[in-house]
Amino acid sequence: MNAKSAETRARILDAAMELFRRQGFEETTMREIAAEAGVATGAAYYYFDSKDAIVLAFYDQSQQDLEPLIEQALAGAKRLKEGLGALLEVKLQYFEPNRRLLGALAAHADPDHPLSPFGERTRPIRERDVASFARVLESSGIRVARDLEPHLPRILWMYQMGLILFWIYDRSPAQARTRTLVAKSGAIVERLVKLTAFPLMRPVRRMVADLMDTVTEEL
Amino acid sequence: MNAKSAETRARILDAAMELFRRQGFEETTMREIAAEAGVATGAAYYYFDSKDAIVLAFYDQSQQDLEPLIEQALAGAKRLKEGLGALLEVKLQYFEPNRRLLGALAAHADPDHPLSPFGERTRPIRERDVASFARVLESSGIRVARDLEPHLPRILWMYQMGLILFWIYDRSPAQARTRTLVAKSGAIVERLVKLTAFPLMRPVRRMVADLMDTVTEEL
DNA sequence: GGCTCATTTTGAACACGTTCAGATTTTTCT
DNA sequence: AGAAAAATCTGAACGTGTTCAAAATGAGCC
Repeated sequence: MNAKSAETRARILDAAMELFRRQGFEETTMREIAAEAGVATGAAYYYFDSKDAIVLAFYDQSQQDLEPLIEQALAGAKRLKEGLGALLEVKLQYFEPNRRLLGALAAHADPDHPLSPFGERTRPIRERDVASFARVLESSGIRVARDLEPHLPRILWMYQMGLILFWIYDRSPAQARTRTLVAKSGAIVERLVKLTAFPLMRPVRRMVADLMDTVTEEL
Repeated sequence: MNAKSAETRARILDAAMELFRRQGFEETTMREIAAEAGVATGAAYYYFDSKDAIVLAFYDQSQQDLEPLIEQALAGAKRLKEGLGALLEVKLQYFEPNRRLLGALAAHADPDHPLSPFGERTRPIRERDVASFARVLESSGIRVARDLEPHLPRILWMYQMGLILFWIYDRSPAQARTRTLVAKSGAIVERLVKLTAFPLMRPVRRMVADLMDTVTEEL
């Protein structure tokens, strides 16, 4: 029965997320998850390849949930720094209850690891995300030089990943430091992007474009 | 006996490093390490808090080994990009045989984790490292604006950490892509550092300085 | 040497993520 | 409906990092 199977899977995922929230990822046991979902330990492995894979399932789900929210955040022309801030704020608010859990994802910098934000497994998510930065850039009305244009969205995406990583481990109350960082760095980024239009910056632009080719090569 | 104890510790560390090199960190068992060192499993835990801690011990050791090599690399006034390249190259060559092992360190972005490059435990190493970038900067002869001066070495250190992370997971033959990246990004960094001296950049400089205060706050 | 105490070493035991041979349930086919 | 096949589920077992009570060894002292 297809529906019942899906329901069991959902029950395991829900149980896991509930426990992760309550007591953290490391502190939660696969046996606990299965028990909470009312199945045997092995059943959890029938639906998920690993404990990590549960987090990945949550991450997949989040991208679907976020799509309309991001759409809304992008609506209307805004200054670049506001567009970037809005995009990030949507994500931070969505992930707020599971902030620490994201650490389980962030821990895998190895592109070969299925959970890596830079890996093959997460490419579709990543590419859609990069595209949203292109739209922010577009609606900002800033004229971007031709040579930089293909690369800038991905640079902004990397910038955003850095901020999210900072946020995950931000121990200040209500992650106030991250909020400060978002505001301040947003202003800098906007300023720098505008500065790239100056003729003086042409060599830098070319160097950066060249650099990005190396970084993204077969990535 | 103090000397015998130190010898046992060294034997365990050596056995571990040998096995890590041969078959990788994850694939090596604490039981194997102990057996290779000729002790019982528990003995390894008498000398090291955890499997990770063995990597940390290697990392501590490496900083001692690297000091004279870095000293040498810094000798003589060079262009900034050459100084940066020399500094990085020394480290890459030293860590070459254990490149993948560093992934075990890089995996911990959480500053609370003892193995994190951003944590309290590794602060002394980090600060000494940041200082070496101040020296590279100095010997480059580039005049750095007052407001940026206290922050630039740390920014360069972060830049270097990014490169090392890229290198750890660089799957191109002989890590050729990293070498390309080092050369190209070095040129950009030098160019950007020089550009910061322009009066037009004063607002950006102030923003960056302000930003770095937020980032390094109680860190 | 014998006694005391700290240091070092042992190896069994624990909890964990994961696997797997088999039991049970559901679906498909006639 | 009944048999065969596929999907789902079970729980014991495996190998792992780690802990710990107890044994062995060493140091200091008389």
